[in-house]
Amino acid sequence: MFLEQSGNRIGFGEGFKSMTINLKQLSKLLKLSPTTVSRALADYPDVSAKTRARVKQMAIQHGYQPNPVARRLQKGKTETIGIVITPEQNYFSDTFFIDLLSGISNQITRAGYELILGVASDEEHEMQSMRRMVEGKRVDGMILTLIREQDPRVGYLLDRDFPFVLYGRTRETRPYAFVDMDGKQAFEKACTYLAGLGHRRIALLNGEPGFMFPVGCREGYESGLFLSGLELDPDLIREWKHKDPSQSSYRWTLELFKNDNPPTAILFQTEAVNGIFKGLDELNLQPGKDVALIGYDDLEIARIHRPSLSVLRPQAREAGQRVVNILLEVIKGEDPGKFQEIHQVEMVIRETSLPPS
Amino acid sequence: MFLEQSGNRIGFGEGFKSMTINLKQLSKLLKLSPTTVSRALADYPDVSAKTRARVKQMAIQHGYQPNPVARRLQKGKTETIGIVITPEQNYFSDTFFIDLLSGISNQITRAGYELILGVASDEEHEMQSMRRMVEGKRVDGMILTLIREQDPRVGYLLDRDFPFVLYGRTRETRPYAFVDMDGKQAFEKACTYLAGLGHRRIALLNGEPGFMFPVGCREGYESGLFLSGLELDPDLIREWKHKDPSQSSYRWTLELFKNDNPPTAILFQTEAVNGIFKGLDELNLQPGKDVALIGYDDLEIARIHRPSLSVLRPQAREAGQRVVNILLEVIKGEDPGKFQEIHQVEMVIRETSLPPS
DNA sequence: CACTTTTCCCAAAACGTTTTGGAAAAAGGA
DNA sequence: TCCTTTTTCCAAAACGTTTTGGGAAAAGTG
Repeated sequence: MFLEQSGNRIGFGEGFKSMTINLKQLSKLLKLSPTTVSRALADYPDVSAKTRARVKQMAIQHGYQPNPVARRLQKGKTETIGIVITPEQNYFSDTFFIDLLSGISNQITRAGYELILGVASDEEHEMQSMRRMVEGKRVDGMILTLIREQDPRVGYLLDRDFPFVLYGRTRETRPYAFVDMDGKQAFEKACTYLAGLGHRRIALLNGEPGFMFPVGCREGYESGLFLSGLELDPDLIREWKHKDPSQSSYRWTLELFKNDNPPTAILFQTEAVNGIFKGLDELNLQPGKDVALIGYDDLEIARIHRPSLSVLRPQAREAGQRVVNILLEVIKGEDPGKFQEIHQVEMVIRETSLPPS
Repeated sequence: MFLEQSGNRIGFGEGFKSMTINLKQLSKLLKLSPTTVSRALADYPDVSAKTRARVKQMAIQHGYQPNPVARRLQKGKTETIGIVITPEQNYFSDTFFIDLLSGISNQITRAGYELILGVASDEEHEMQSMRRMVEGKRVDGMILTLIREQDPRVGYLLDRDFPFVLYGRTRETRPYAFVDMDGKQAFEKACTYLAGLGHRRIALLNGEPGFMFPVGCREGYESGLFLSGLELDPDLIREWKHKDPSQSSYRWTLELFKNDNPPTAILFQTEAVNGIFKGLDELNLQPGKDVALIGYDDLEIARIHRPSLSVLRPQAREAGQRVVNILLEVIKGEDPGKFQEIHQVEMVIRETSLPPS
């Protein structure tokens, strides 16, 4: 079936032949004005139930879908939100990040929005990619991850009142919206748990300084020690690098056990577990038996390793969904300061959290 | 500096206050028509060098950037390309995929295009997400990864003449554009290399059947055996599952060595290496010493493990860039059949590819 | 019946670009 | 000088929606 239509330019004889119908064509078919058809589909009350039904039926029959580009122009919204990832900082190989992204994508699609992705190689390109999205009017809002203690992105967006939500937190006095995992509470919980088992020398292999997450981890660790009546020993704290988690954590593990009074337990981010296993292996220490281990993030390796790894498990997918829902509210004009969520993290006890031998 | 402008609706007193200038305002500032300004910026020859310079200078000064939504509507192009990933199939945790994505994103940005990302939980949602992009006129072209032997996405896109490029190949007689790694040649190379070292029992721990990549791996493996004058022993071939690479490859490793005449070398995808290490450890076999190993993909674990893992290294970033460049050509109307690239894969010899002991 | 209210529909404008099809001015040619 | 060509600019249309501001017809109301 073919529709003759004046204003309908047929393609150049190459490329994608659009077989889709547009509003004008649909309205002609229905012998109605484009206005009425548009309003019928949008469920405005000023179109009778009968014609509304007729319009919808015909729309479905012809597979009509409003052209999103035209809609965006008219509405003055891009119906798009942006995110920039920086693989160099390793973030990405974490399955937790995939869960986060999955939750984000899910909610975005449900809202009829689009997710555009930037991949940046470093901090500078990260900013550059974000600016392109914001200043190029390509998105209505931004999602930020892997937040630093001093994060220029947050200041940038606050300065121009551009909607955004952080997955994480930063040091910034102005109010902003965020969804964060309670790393502090998680590490406190893990630390007191280990202390409760009788561990007296608990080490922390923390993430890279400069980022916000390790700050909470350390606070929780210190608070856990305090609550358990244990002394803080700076010798038991080490920090690995994002650029190569395994290598650096391997080195720090060896160093940790050079101590006269070595730890009997280690808290860390699961991302660094390969280096720890390697180090312990080299020292002839059995994970779980000679040294108790609790990691943050329930990666695949934690489940399949023997002994299986006790972990702190953040609900990344749920967090991703919240981030999007909040961002949509902020885009609507809600006060970002109202949306500051800290999500609890559960602890999963497996085989590497035994009492000291 | 403030511009009074009739058609310029100031926001509702909430949300993002756009401080950006548009074409009409800019042209008024220059005392020129919007036409001329637009054409000056686009380097049309029918605007004098002098005014062109004046326009460009003013545009930079005011940070003018054409509204992409308006441009898309007029041009009839979305300037956007789509990709759908399916984390369930594990694909994602591979750093190689990040490299691919990085190359893709890079070229897309350079072309002034946008990358929109879909995250699907399974095959059905994958198709659904793609259809939303295509039928909703949200993208000009699609990039497909993780290709199956019979891949409904390819038929779908070919049927409606929609531009797309595969990273990989499928069984399809109609011509289509793809960039693929030469898995066959890679595995053949690795296999003959091991045979050259004196290995006579070489096993293949292959990817999941149904996908196209393992087909080439197996072909290369068989061809490598043949060229080396070795018999094919079906007992030395196993297939692991995408859903949990470690667990399944661990099982198959154990099974492989139940054989009366066990292998002295294993070819596999590096993704599965944790399971293999675990299996070998349990069997008291030392990787590299008792069993030679060559993996496909140069993941971090391959470099940091001791002994370090010999690998086949695909250039994912370069491939991603090619995929985009080709897709842009196809979108322009070039014949997709012209773009069928098979990229060579280099072999990196490290410590796990010694002669049999 | 005359008047008001409600129901239902639509023409026109707007969103911000790019493209089309000239037209005026300047330059060149005889 | 007069005609032709080139240079330089622009008004109007178009892309496909949604929103604005009515207006005609139908339904109540007294």
